[in-house]
Amino acid sequence: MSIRKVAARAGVSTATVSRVFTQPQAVADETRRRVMTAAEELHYAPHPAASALARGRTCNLGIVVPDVSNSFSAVVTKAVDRQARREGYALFVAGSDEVVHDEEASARALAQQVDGLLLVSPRMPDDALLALADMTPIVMLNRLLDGIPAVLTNLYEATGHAVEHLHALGHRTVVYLAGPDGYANDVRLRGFRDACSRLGMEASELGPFAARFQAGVRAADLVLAASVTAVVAYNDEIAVGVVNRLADRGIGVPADISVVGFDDTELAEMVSPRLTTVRIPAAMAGTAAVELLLDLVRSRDAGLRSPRELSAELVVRSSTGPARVAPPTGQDAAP
Amino acid sequence: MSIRKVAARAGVSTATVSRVFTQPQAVADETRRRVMTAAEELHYAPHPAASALARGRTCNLGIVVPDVSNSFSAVVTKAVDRQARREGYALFVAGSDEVVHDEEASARALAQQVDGLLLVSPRMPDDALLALADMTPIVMLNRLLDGIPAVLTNLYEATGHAVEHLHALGHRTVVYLAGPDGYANDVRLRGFRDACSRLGMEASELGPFAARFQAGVRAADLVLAASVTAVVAYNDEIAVGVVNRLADRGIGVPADISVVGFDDTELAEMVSPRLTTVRIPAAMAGTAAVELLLDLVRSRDAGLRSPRELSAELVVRSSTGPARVAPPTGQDAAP
DNA sequence: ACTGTGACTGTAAACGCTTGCAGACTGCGT
DNA sequence: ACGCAGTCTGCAAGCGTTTACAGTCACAGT
Repeated sequence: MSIRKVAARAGVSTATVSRVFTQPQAVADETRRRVMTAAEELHYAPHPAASALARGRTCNLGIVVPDVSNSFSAVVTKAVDRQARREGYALFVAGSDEVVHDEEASARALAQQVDGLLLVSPRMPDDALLALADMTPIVMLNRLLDGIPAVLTNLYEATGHAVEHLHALGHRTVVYLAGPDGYANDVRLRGFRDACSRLGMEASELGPFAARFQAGVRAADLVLAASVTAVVAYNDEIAVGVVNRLADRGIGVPADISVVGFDDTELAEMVSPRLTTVRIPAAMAGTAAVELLLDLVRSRDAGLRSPRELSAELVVRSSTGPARVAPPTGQDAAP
Repeated sequence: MSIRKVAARAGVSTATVSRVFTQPQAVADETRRRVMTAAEELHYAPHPAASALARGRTCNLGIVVPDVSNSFSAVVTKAVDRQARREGYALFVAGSDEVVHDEEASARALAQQVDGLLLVSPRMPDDALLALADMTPIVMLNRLLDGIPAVLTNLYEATGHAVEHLHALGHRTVVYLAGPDGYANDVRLRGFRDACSRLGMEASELGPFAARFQAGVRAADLVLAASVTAVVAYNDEIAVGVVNRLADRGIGVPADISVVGFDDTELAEMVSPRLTTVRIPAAMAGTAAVELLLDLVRSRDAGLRSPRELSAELVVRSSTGPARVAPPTGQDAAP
């Protein structure tokens, strides 16, 4: 099963066999055919590790995400996987479980055996990122750092639209439920604050919460205590958690409180009321990231470009509606 | 950054450096320390491809799943990732998007650069699986084939429990919404049929449907046309799709129709009514699969064991309730 | 006839690490 | 004093490819 056997059987040198697999046009038709049949008869396939060693590239890409089972990460990963395979690369995946130390360790480990690395919402410190970037080409999703290419989603405007939407519905008090610290949260928060102050809305903030359903459930009671008529949640999962808990406490959405999420995951369409949410083109981001990364891999210059920005948009569904006259409180809740 | 530089700086041979990293106890303390400091000063880390080539093992595992972004796959993948990393392996992930050809191609591609491969609900033909098993150790999830180790979930009983549950609630006509063909669907179907005939229930079947929300939405109308009072869906996503569409048509769940799902994904708790579903221990399955696989990797004998079976259980929530006297039909639907 | 050109092919030196084997040394028992 | 076992270490031959370089050959141009 080694190249030598094939060479022997085809009556050529190993170099020729190698060329048949790496630059077929450089070898005479007749020879190529002989080699191919020999290879097939022996079920030969080039050994990736040997090839990687000799060429200095692995034809592998890596992605590290905060949480493999999170819907947003999963969609990104899926798109990345597709695009990577399409380009002839296999994909390593590592989840950090939101733990900075694991994230860095995973990234470093992968860095050695990939041609490029994709970091989704990395939480590690700047210098760790720069150190990584020295080892292998990297591109980031949802993080901004000078000198490292990234694809970002421009949430600022869409977040503003969400707030405007609430304002237009008569809401005047609104709370933002923060997610894990990081770029993604910052940009939402900035958009939220600016829009609120521009519109003269009373804005408050709670959190940070883990980007999960249960955290949203917990958040709901804090929301009620905060006397607001509207909630902007870090992501759909938190938003759905809030809605669920509010329903359990007899608070109607959107009758009593309006709720907005982020991401527009599949979930948003599945729950009732269907979730008003800011759509983030996750799949597109994944695809774009791979393209950017491969540009980098193939020639080290692409990093100079400014980060690629994708735009988000508010998707209005049924979890937002006209504000009640007075904000509901725990007292409204059914027993 | 190669082993030679480190060896030179530490004043030892490359063999010693290598040993420091692979069998530290075989090298004298003093020497080991010298090597370690030299390595650190040079930021040295062993080159994985070179090591893989020399040792014949990569310390990589691979998993191929039908759909990376599917919640069930994602949970399995997450568990596998955790466990693999814990054991010192990195993980390749490939999604087949449910197309057999891609599945096989991905699997073959990965097979060459991993020490072992995990196939989740593989759809490729038996002989393709056996061919793969010849290339590298593999273990399957949700598929049974003589000679290939697998971890399965014993859904037969739990499916029976689901049907019994419906029967006890007074349901006499029930439809099963089939998922994609394969082991997973077969075992549900078998459990469903047997339980229905045992209990004397009128059983029908629809499908197959893709294992997705939208397919469930589509299925709902077929369900209504089928005049049943209860539905057992292939998975939670389909179930939720059904519930949603029924709600849109003014049919209450569980007031008019009861719905049971499979998997107990996070989704089941997030929707309303909360979904009655058969819990499949996805994370546990992933972990178990990795352990089985690593047994295989470390000594080729573990394959002889019979498949490891995990047990599933019915989780009763709010999407099932007492049967109406007569099954609802499209006529009941609100305009 | 001779040279230059192009198209193929082969030779052999990497790529960076692992490991069987053997040598060097130490300390011990006799 | 000698041999033996045990502990470390180094030598060097791989592991399976790739690729720079050089060689061969056919053919066209002069």
